[in-house]
Amino acid sequence: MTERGPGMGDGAAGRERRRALVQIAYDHIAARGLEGLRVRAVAADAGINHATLLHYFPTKEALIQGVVEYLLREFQVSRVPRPAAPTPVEEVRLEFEDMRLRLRDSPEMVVVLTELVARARRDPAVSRPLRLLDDTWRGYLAGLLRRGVAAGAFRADLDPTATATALMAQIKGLGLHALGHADPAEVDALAAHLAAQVERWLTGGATL
Amino acid sequence: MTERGPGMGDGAAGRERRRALVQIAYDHIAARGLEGLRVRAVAADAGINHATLLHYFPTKEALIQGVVEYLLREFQVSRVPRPAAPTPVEEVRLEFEDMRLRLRDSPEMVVVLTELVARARRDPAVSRPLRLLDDTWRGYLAGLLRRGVAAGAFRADLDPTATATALMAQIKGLGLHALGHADPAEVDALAAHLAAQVERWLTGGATL
Amino acid sequence: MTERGPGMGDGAAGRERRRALVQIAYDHIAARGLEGLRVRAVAADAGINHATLLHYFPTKEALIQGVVEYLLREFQVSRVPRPAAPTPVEEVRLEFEDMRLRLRDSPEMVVVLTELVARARRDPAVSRPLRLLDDTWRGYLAGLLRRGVAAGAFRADLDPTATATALMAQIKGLGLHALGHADPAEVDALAAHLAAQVERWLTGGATL
Amino acid sequence: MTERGPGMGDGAAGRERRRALVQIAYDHIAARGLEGLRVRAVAADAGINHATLLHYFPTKEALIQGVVEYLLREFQVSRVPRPAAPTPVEEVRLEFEDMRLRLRDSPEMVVVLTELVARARRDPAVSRPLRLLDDTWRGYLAGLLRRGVAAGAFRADLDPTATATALMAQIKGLGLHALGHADPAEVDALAAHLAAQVERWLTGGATL
DNA sequence: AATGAATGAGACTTCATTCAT
DNA sequence: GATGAATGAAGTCTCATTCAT
Repeated sequence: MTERGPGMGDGAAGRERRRALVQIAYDHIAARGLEGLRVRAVAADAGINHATLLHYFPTKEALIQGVVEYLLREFQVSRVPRPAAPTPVEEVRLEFEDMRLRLRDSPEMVVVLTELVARARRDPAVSRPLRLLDDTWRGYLAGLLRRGVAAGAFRADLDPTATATALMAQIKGLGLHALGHADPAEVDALAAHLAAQVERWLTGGATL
Repeated sequence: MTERGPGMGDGAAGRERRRALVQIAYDHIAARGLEGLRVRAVAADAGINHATLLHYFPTKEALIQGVVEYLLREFQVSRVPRPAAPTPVEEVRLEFEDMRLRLRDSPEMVVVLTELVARARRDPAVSRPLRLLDDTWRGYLAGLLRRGVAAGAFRADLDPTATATALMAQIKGLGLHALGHADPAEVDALAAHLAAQVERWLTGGATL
Repeated sequence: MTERGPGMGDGAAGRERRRALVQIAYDHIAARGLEGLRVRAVAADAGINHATLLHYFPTKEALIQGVVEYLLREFQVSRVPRPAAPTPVEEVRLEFEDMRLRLRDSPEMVVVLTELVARARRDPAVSRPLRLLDDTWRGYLAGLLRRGVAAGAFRADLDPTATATALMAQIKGLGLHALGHADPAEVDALAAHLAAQVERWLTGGATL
Repeated sequence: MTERGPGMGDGAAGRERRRALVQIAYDHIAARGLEGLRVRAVAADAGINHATLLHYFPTKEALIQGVVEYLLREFQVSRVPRPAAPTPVEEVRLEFEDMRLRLRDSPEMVVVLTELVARARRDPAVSRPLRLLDDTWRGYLAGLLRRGVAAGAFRADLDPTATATALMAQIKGLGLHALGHADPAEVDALAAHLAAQVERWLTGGATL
C-alpha cells in the first residue's frame, strides 16, 4: 500500500523500525495535529537522522499513510472481546461500549481519526481506507441487526442498512462530542443514554 | 490614534472589507483546510496586497479568529424559520432539518466547523467560542425539552439536559458522517431516521 | 539643514510639534538604538498618525537629522556654567566635570551619541555635523590651553592642538567606558583620575 | 543524532565553513553595521544558500554571537609580541602600540567592536563576553602596574586598579577618536601623546 | 543503512513610504 | 494639517526533499 523501495525496511529490523516511526508520528499527530507533524521531529524522537527516516518512508505522505494503516489496525484490535454467546441487544450495546472505552483509554485514537477525517476531504489516499473502514463496519452492523431481527430480538420492520448507518453516525457523534468536552463522566452518561435510546428503537413497539 | 488598535478599519468601507476577507478565508479553509490557509492567497483573491490584509488583521491568527466569529454568526442565521406555534415534536424535528439543510446547501459550513473542532484542541482562542456555541445550543434544547414535558408532549421522566446533549451528539454525528459520504439521498435518509428515533424516545414510543 | 517643505511645520505650533517628535525619537534611540527606531512607534508615542509624522519629517532620515541637531544643541546647553574668572586649570577640570555630570544626569545623551558615531561611518549626513562638533570643541580647548600657557599656568612647551585632541580622546574614553560599566562611583573615580593625570601633564615639570 | 544540537557542523569541514561564515559576517558588520547585517547577503558571499547558513547557525543571533567570539579571539591574537624582558614602562607603551597598530592595520576590528558596544546595552549575549574581555584586560594591566611598582619603575603611591581602568579608558578613547578622524598621522600622534602623558603619570614625572 | 550537508520554495511579518480624501 | 488605506521590498525562518559519502 505504501510505496516501498526494493529491500527497503523489509527485514525484521526494518519492519520494527517502520512500526516505531509510525507510532511516533501517530503520537505527534495526536499532540499537535496533522498540521503540526514534522518529519524532522519524528526522526529526532526516534533518535535517528531525518534523512534516515526518508529511507523507510520516502515521503511525508507515505508516513501519514503508515499512520492511517496503523490506526485502522488499532481499531480492530481495540474492540472489547465479545462474550461467547451474546444476545443481539448485548452486541449493539457493546458497540457503544467500544467507543466509550476508546474515549477513556486512548482518546488520541479519536483525535487522530478526526484529523484524518478532516484531511480525507482533500486526500483520496486518506479517504479511501477510511471509507473502507466505514463500509466494513456498516457491513458488520447490518449483519448483526439482520441476525437480531431473525432471532426476534429486534423489530421485524427494521431496515438493517439504514439502521446500521444511523448507529454509526451516533457512535461518531459520541466521539466527536467527547473531543470537545473533557469530562469523562458526561461522556459515559452520553454513551449510556444513546445506547438506551437505540435499544428502545430496535426493540420498541411495532409502529414506525 | 494608537497603532493597530481597535478602531482601525472600522469605517463602513473598512467593515465591509474585513467581512469580505473573512469570507474568502472561510472559502479557502473549506477548500484546502486550515492547514492550507495562506495569507497571501486570501489577499490575492481579494485583489489586494497581502500586506494590506495584515492592515485589517494584524496576524494570521486574527484572521482565523474572524472566521470563527463569522461561522458562529452564520450558524445562528442559517436556522430554518420556526412556524408561529410549532409543537415541541415539530421543534425537535426542525433541529435535524437545520443540519440537513446545511449539509445540502452549505456543506462548507460543516467542513470548516470540523477543521475548527480539530484545531480547538490546541488553540483556546478557537475552543472557547466553540464551547460557548455548544453551551448556548444545549441551553436552548434543554429549554425546548422542558417545555415539551410541561406540555405533555414528551415523557414525564425525561432528563432535559442529558437528552439535549444526546440530541447534539446525534446531530453532530449526522454532520460528521455526511462529511465522508457525499450521497445526499443517504444523508437525507439518515437525518430522517435519526429524527424518527429521537421522536420515539421523547414521546415514549406510543405516538408518532 | 533638514528638508522642509514650504509652509510645513513652520508655524509656532509646527515648530513645537517637530521638537516634541525629535525628543521622542531621541528617547527611542536611547532605549532601543538607531537599529530599533521605528517611525510608527515614534508617531504612536506622540499620539499622532504615522503619516502625520511624515508631514513634519518627510523621511526617517530627516527625523534622525533632527535628532542629530537636537543632540548638538543639548551638548552646548548641558555644559556646567563657568565661574566668572576661572583659572585655566579649573577650566580644564570642568571639561571632565561636564562629561561626568552628563553621564550621571543624562546618560542617554552619551548612548545616543555613540549610536550616531557608529552610524557616522556610513552616513555623511551624520558624520558631517559630528565632525563639526569635534572641530568646534577642539578649537575651544586649544584656545583655552593657549591662554593657560600665556598666563604661565601651563608648561611653555605645550602643543595646544595636540593636547586638545588628547583631552578630547580622554573625555570620549571616559564616556565610552562608562557606557559599559554602570557603577557611578567607578565612573566618578575614573573622571577624577583622568583629570588629575591631565593636570599633572599640563602643569608638570619641563621635561618631555 | 539530535536535530540542531551541538555536534552539527563539527567535522573539520564544518568547522572551517563556520569560521568562513563568521569572517564574512564580520566583514559585513564592518562595512554596513550590525543594522545592515543580512543573513542572505552573508550566505550569498559564501556562495551558499541562505538556508544552508541557518544549518550552521540556527539563527541570526547565533551568527552574531559567533562574530563576538571571533572578535574576542582576534583581540588576543593581534597583540604585538612582547620582547623577552621588557621594562614595565615599555610594557605600558606597548598597550598603546597595540591599539595604534590595530587602528592602522585592521580598523574594522575597532569598527565592529564599537557596533557591538552599542548593541551590548540591549543584548546580554553581547555585553557579557564584552565585559569579560574588559575584566581580563583590567586584570592584566593591574598586574603589570603592580609589578612596575614593586620593581621601583612606577610611583609607589599608584593605585593599580584605578590606574588600569584609566589606561583602558584612554586606549578606548584613542580608538573611538580614530573612528571619526581618518588621518593616520593624527592618530599616531595622538597615541604617542597619550602614551607620553601616561608615562609621566606612572613614573611621577621625573623619569622618561 | 545511515548521515550531514545542501537546497529551494515559500510562509509570515515588518516597515518606510505614498496616496486619496 | 491629518488620516487610514495601501503598497512593495525585504527580512528571518521553516521544512520537505535531494545528494554525496
